[in-house]
Amino acid sequence: MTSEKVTSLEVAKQAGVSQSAVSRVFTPGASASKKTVERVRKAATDLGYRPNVLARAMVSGKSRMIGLVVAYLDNLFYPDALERLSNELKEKGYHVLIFMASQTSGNVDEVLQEIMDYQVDGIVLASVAMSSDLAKDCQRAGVPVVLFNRSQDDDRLSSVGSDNVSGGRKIADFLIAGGHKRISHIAGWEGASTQRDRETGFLSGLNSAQIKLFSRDVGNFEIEQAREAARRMFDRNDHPDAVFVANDHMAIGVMDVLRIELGLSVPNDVSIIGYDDVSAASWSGYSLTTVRQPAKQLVEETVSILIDQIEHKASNPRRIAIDGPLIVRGSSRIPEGWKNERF
Amino acid sequence: MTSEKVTSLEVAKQAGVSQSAVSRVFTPGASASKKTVERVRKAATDLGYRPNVLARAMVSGKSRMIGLVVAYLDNLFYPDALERLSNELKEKGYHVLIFMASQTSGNVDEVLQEIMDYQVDGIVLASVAMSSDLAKDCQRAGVPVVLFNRSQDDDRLSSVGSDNVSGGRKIADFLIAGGHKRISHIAGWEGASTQRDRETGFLSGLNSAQIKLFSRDVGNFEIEQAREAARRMFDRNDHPDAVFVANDHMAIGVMDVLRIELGLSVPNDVSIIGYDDVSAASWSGYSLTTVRQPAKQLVEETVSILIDQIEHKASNPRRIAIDGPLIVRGSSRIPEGWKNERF
DNA sequence: TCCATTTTTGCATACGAATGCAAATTTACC
DNA sequence: GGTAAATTTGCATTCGTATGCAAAAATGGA
Repeated sequence: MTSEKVTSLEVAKQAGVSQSAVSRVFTPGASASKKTVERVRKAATDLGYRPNVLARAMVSGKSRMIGLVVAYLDNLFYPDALERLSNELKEKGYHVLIFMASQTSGNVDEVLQEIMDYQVDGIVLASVAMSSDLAKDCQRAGVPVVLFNRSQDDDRLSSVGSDNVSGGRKIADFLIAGGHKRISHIAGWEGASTQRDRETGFLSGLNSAQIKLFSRDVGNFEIEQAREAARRMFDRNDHPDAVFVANDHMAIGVMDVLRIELGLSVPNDVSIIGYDDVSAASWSGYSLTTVRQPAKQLVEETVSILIDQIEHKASNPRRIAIDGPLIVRGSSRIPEGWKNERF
Repeated sequence: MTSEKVTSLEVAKQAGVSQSAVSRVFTPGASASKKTVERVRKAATDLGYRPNVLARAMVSGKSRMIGLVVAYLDNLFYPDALERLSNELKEKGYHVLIFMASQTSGNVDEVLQEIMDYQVDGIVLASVAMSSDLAKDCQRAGVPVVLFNRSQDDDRLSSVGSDNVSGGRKIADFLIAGGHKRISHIAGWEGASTQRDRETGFLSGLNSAQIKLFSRDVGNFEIEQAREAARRMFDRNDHPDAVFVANDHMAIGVMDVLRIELGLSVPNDVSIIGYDDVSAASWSGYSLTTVRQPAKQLVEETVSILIDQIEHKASNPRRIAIDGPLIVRGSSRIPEGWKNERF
């Protein structure tokens, strides 16, 4: 019935008021008399009017969009986080403009530029790094940035993640308590702060018990590479009796190789521990012991920081590391006298 | 160095030309002399100017954003599709504004309204349905809509999916050829066209061989519900010797229950077949026989339809069903004399 | 009832870039 | 060199909404 696009001006005419009046009715906190509100509301619903977010953004300078850059969507941790993030932001009246970044860190800057072209009010970088030049650009443009599950040395940037050092240490302590003697590690991508921190904590745990890392290989957070790493690691007589794999995604691939290709029993021959607690980790086929990344809290903190900076002009960056519990399941030998307390 | 936001006017001043000239330099196909292009380009990079997509959208009426509504991000098929969609669209100069819809179909319309507020140039509904009233609204607003992996009776809407009827039939034929006698089905959400079509094809295949469905239960595309359905289905002496589970996500849960809780062997005691070919299906822990949904092609078609309608004003809806191959793996008994041809 | 406050309203302008139109310039050709 | 045609350029306006400002209306108090 109505024409292509209904504007506030048409509503104004229909309601017999000025365009400003219409605008005020749809702007929370603006002043309008009951009479005006009623008439405008009626005209608006009659015509099917809805404010144009883009036009609104032009004048107000707020687009109510948050840019999200994400790299590894095949690791279920990220879709899960994305879903929570989207929902959490929706509640606050924001929406997510999503951008993929390939693993090659080179193009993140390019993507960032594209994001800024959309005048987003804030940016979440999930598991990717950015150049510090660009960090400056964002700063200058007044666009808050939060690094999600990745920290960076640049301390002008906010970041939210779990306490990976502590998590890594819990894993070491747990494996040691379980009496493991030949403890190995399959790393993720070595450029990632999560990798560095998890390994740092893990090694410090081993160190405290005077245990040396038995062997080490790299899987780059890719399942296929992790499988190959596992094959290399176990292609000898004295293989490890425990492996900490840097995330669940890889750990699952590793378990498959050990059980099916090599005929080993997990956890009788070897204990496997992952990191993240993605949903597949709790599938009974894997029952993977892991450190949980508290996705809900991580997302809540991320949103809280963004909103603070956008709406309250808070400017000091915040860096948050939330402790995650060790979730003990069947993929690892359990220490004697172990109670399912949080480690 | 430069001020908060650089506008085309500032670039114009710096380059000693008019604002229109700057605009034309950044508009492909507009006319500008070499001299102007050079000077403007230089001034632009010096100042760090980038066109404001939102302002551009206002006057041109094209936001270069595509709205995506998606419901089940825990089923890896969707993150995978999302990643492809985002990349494919980026190449064409579009970006994805993402919206989550809960399973309750009620709020899809609401979400759709929000999407339209952002003046998106097109909409992809992944695995969710919309009211036909709203379909009309989109039509009227000139916003093309594509249903992804879900069709709907309303034939004004374009849709892209795999040929679920044919897929279901392939599964039936394969199970029958394998000599299975007690063939069952665990359904997804019964409101979904994918569910209906897969089951229709499956039943027609059984029917052709004069075989009756042995038993049937519902898992609503949720892994936990599927696990319960499996427990119910196998809690009797004469259990099925083959189960077609309506998607891989559920099938994996079902396999876990059968093997671990019930101690059955897959495929010796029972064959399991899923649908989608998500990455987990090829993990050696599951090695799930399934029908592949050709995600790459599905996404390409989706983008192609959208672009056609946006840029070439093509208006007749297209409905596409792409045939997907049966991927035979270890979760199902293989018919004698079977060669790995496509079924 | 009258004046002082407070609230509501409309006018005009701004946001940043694209584009029709006409003027200015360049190019092409005789 | 001169004219016609083609190209480039700037001016002014447009997109849809928000907002400062001043005028108008409503409210309150005595």
